Amino acid sequence: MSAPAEVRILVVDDHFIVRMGLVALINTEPNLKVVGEADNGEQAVERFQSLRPDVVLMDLRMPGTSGHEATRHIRRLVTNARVLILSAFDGDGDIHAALDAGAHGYVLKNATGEELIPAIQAVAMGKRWIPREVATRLKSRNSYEQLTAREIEVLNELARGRANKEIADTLKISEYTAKDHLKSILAKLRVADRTQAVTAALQRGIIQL
Amino acid sequence: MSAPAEVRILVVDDHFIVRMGLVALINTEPNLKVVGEADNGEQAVERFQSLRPDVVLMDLRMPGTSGHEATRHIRRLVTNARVLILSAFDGDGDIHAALDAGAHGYVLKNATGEELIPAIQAVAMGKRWIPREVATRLKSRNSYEQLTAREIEVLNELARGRANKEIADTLKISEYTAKDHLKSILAKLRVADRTQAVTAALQRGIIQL
DNA sequence: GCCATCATCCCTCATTAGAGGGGTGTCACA
DNA sequence: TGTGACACCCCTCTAATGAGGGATGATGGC
Repeated sequence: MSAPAEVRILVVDDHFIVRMGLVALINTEPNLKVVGEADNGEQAVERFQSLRPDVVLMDLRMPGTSGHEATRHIRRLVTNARVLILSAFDGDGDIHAALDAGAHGYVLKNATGEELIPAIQAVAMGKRWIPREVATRLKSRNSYEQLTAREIEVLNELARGRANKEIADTLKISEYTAKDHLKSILAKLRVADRTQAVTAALQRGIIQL
Repeated sequence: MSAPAEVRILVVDDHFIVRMGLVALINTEPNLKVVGEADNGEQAVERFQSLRPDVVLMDLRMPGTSGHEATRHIRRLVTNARVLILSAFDGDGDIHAALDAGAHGYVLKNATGEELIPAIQAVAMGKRWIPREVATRLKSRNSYEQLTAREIEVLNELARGRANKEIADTLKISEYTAKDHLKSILAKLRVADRTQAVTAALQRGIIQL
């Protein structure tokens, strides 16, 4: 795979200011060009279909359809679509979910131009791009066990401050089972109680408020 | 107070991309000019002293010295210094703390250029600028009682997953007192348990993770 | 001087949470 | 045809939690 003479880029972020910054930065590079913008996940998918950019620069956390979902959707539409995630968060849940969704790279929002431009160029050529600090996160994550879908459901109820009995009711299971899921959550996240479970899960990007 | 022929602006944000966007946006206005940038609170205070800008565009949540502290510091240096807060968060704790620190305005980061430019112009003229959505937050906040300094200390311990006994030890008070503070926190935030207290406090910007 | 607020301490008591065990059925995969 | 992972259910027991009281000293405004 070689670099196209001109790399056409779709910028996706819910913040106008961030899009403005990305456009300004990208347009300083002769072979990079922003061909479109989107401020949410659905719009990103639409614009991708009509514009067919070479690279999508995608924010993760957005109101409505998240960057994860949009990335997954785009990759389903075009198998070799190239998505570079640009996220403010270095929680390993976010990172892993993004790579799972089929992103080619993950760059933190505090990146400078010197870090971001090479990332775009690399992804445009079909390469993967994971900065060292992000890769470290990925490794550290492996030392934590993966939560099951059911456990994440329980975790979300925990974050809403639900008691075990209430969780049992909403999930239509017995309180015993709810407590069982909680037990494995505590064990997997290596924390002592439900409050720590919630803050740990927030920090790792497993759940959002 | 009238608008200076040229408004000199100091841009403070820990994200390079955001600063880039702000500079790009501001430089489209003939009478606005970015004269300096800072990526943290201490640097903001330094640059303010050496550059003496007409307006400081300040991010709130930054590693190290926060925007609140930097704003307070700058206002102590120059009584009529003009600070416009630019924050991604609409938690009422953040908003109130910013205005307490002496900020002239508060604009959300999802603001477009049409919203941000008038805000800068207004603050440059010494006016206050609070968008309607932010003002609504402020009002709704008044329906919640103010937490005391000690309660916020306890809240921070809660967020770290500390048990009542541990909180009592670190704050060097009896467990009874720790429980008392917890009781008033629950009452003031109108929640039922410690986990809800933590998530509510996070959402309202009273504490950060 | 008085009243309000805050921080502190104390006690009781019902409920919840968390740790420890036991077990069943299902489904995939080797 | 095991074997492992998962979701589910059940029981016990201790410690933690939260609600309800009562109480003191310091501080600061009015």
